[in-house]
Amino acid sequence: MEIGLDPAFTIHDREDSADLMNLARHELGFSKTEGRFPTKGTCLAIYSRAVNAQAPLGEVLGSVFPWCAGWAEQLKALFARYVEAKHAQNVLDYDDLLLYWVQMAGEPEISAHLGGRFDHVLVDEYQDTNRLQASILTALKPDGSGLTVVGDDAQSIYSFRAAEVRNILDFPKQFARPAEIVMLERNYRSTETILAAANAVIGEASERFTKNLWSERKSAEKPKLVSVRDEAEQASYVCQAILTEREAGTALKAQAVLFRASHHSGPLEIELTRRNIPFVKFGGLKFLDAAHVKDVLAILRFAENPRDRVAGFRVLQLLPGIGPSAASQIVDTMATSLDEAMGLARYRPPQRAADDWPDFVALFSQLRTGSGKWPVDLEQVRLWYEPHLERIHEDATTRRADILQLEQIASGYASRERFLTELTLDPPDATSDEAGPPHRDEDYLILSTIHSAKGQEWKNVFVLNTVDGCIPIDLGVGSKEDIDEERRLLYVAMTRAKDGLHLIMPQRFFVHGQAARGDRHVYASRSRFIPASILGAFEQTSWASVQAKDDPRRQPQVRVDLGARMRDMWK
DNA sequence: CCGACGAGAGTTTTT
DNA sequence: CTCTCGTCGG
Repeated sequence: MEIGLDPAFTIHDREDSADLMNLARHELGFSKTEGRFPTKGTCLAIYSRAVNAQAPLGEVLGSVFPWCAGWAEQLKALFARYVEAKHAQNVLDYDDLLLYWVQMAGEPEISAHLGGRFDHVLVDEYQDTNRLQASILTALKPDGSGLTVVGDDAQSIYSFRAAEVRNILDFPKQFARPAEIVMLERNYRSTETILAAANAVIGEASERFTKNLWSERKSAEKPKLVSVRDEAEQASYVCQAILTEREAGTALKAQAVLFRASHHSGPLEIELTRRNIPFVKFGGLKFLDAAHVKDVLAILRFAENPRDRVAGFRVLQLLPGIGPSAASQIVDTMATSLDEAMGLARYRPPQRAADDWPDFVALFSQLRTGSGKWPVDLEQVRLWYEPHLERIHEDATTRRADILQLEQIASGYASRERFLTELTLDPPDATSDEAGPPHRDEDYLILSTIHSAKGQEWKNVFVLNTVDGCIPIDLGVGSKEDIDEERRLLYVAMTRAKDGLHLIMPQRFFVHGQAARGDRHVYASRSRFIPASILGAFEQTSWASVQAKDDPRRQPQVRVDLGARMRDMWK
């Protein structure tokens, strides 16, 4: 099947895409505009949103990125440049994987062929799909026969990724022969008391949901609402409760700590490390996002696809004496020569880079012509990279360990091409405090963002920072829709618990960074999603570690809007 | 042109 | 704090 795509294409992950966007941004001179132009990340988010929602730029800017609305013209030019660059460099980004699929499915012959290959198609978590994905589905199965979607409108938490709850709500009547609806209201996971509390939270939403869960699992214990003095106390509360549970026979793995934003677990991670409690964290920064890991992967990707400017640009600047301008010159030279390795060999590097140049050229051509024994490639890259690693980074030792671990992972793949593809499409989504992933038989605690906890369950669940400004996050309270999504987020977090649920509320937050004037800390109040009217569903307690010098009850009972304080910091 | 250094600004969540 | 941009000395 011919779709005009060179099979040697490589895939850009989010950061690579942002880097490419940044190159285009500089080329068009937008980094030197009078007013501040949106950052590469914001530009990419806008682009991605427009693509996934299949909405015109103006609409996206107006509704989601109003503070960038003044840049519509420039953004349009930027995106055109970006798309062109991807094509010229033979790379696809995440959105393209869907976009190409949609385009393919738009051809009747192809979609008939694709759809015909499957008797049944089932989509899980359908409430989190966007318009692009929905159109793929209908192209595969136009009349809906053989099509099943599963989802929960109360768990829709990906609208920032252009997910459309309407996809699942409108699904039944989308076909001439309407879909049959099966309600799954019995919950086999959580106790009655946990469900009652979760239902109470979601019951406060401005929009009615299609169902109410029930359970036959009796329990005498209500979920706990725990007041603690600050985040440090929160960390010791969690540690203490988890260890007590483990003494009672609940493995660490059966317990999870959930939070809204990745950095919320910072103080807890420190405390866990101090107490030698092993943990694995899901969500947030990944192993693959570390600069040194990206360097190594970029070298491999550059060898795989020398037209990939982002990879080349990054790799070349590893050499001392080569900066942005030399790097782009070299990539240009390579692009115009028939054989890339030859092009590279002919280039005369600037004087300051002369010492390191031959080794690099040798490495590259070896990777290109590749006697191709995988994962030997990666070992060669590592040997070349190590001296540079030490020059660039202070903590070279720990970083070298990461590269070795990458080599371990690499040995599990059949080829360089498979390795690169699988790693960007399905990255290992956990980071751990140890150098390597814990052994399978080892016990460890789960730390996870609420988003990454989707679809999972644990015996005990702890939710950090159940206070206004964190849940809902202060950035997410713009519109009523935003707030409702934050509410669903809390609902998702609570319904992960089977037997035990602890919502923790630190009263005091230390303001990090910005040593500027103002309070060193701010006071927080209980999340607005747990108003007084539903407090009956919870057992309220307060807790202080023995080490605490002052009694938390003697703390001033001031209540201030944390979110407002945070916003004021930027004024 | 490269790289070091300093000042100033700043939207969480992910396939 | 972290990222980005601007300046200045090789």
